[in-house]
Amino acid sequence: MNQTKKHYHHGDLRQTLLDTATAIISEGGVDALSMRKLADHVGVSRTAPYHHFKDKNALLCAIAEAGFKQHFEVVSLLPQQHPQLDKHALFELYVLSYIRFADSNPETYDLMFGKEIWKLGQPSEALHATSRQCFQHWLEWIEVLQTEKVLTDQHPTLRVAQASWATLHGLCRLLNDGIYVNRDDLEEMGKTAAAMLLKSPAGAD
Amino acid sequence: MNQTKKHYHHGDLRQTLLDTATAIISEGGVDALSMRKLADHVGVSRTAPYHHFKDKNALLCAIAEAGFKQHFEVVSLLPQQHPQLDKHALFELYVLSYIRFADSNPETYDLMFGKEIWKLGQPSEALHATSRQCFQHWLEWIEVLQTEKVLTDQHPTLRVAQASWATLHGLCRLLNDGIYVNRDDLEEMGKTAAAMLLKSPAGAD
DNA sequence: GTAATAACTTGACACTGTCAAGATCGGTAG
DNA sequence: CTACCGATCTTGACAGTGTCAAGTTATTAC
Repeated sequence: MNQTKKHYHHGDLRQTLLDTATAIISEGGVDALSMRKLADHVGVSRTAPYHHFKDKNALLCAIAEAGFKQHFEVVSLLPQQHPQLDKHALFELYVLSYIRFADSNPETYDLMFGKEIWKLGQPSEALHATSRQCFQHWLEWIEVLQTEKVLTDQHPTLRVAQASWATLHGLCRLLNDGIYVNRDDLEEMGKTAAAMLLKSPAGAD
Repeated sequence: MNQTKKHYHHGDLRQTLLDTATAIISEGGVDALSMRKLADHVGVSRTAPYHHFKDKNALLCAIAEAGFKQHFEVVSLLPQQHPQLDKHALFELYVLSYIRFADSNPETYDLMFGKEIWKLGQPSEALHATSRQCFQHWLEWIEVLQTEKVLTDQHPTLRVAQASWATLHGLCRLLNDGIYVNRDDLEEMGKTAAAMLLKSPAGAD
């Protein structure tokens, strides 16, 4: 009765809730997560979680935030991990990494960019900050690609960043939401998208 | 007591349900629609709707289907309505029309392309057919643009269609889901996206 | 007119999120 | 060591959800 047993005080409930909730969501989607089942699964009463998260929205925000951090870690390391690639190839890799993340963590992705939080619920301050940081990173990188003439510089950096991100996001959603079903085509779709966004190399016509 | 009164048989319940449900959704989103409130609003008992729609999913499918038809009507008429435009401009118009539709009917758009139906529920046969027709139309048009050298022909038509559609869809979702909030930038974002997807006109570099 | 059937209602069940009030424990002040 | 306090957890309750089963009523077919 030393650990994970029936103490009145769980001791580490907050983190346990986060972990279990993430697991449930990864397995069955956001809709598979109910506060009650979560509590049940962890072995506490229905309302115990409310002492660690204001409400369900707060829990979801915390999970989404972790997702952003994980995602940021992956993409922000790409350039220094592949110094041999030229900018075109690096952009493609970026695109593919993004898509792969969404594909391997579909439910987390849903939470990170879903209306559940951003429209219906309200994103926590922390979530706002973390996601902003991700977009900021993307924005800076787009700017670099513009000065290197790999992306168009005929339009403002912000617009190019929004439009290109929208492409990635759109691909992910179409697959994630079950509209496109052929996940096998994923890579090829990503490559096509990357190629279309990039300025055609001089003389490609 | 001849019309819209308290007959035991409503007489036109199916259509009334569709209309009312569409109205409720347009106003407060899919989540604002509950079978019980809908029935209440129409003035019938909780389970009356179930005699006209197998379940909530079936109702949503019917609404989504109507959305596809409405959307198809708009975009399929564009070419003949604007014969003076060149292909570049027409593509941009197409993009803008798509975005405007999603912007003016955000909740319907949600339903048409949301996981509510496609992933969690199951799309009706009719919905499948209608949406397929829409994509088919898009596909054929992309093919034309490829042969006219306005879009890249370095990649298969299907891939180009998927990638370009994903861009539109991504933009719509980012705005629709509350991730981008500046709806004023909508048109400009659409134009930037269109420009990036199109092959740069010869000599633009 | 009677029988079949379509349309509708009431009752019930198992869920959901979350509030209010009470129980129990761990740590600290005296 | 004791008394208390606040953090933590529990039980009870409420209003809401989708939908099934069984009963009621009106319309239609013969």
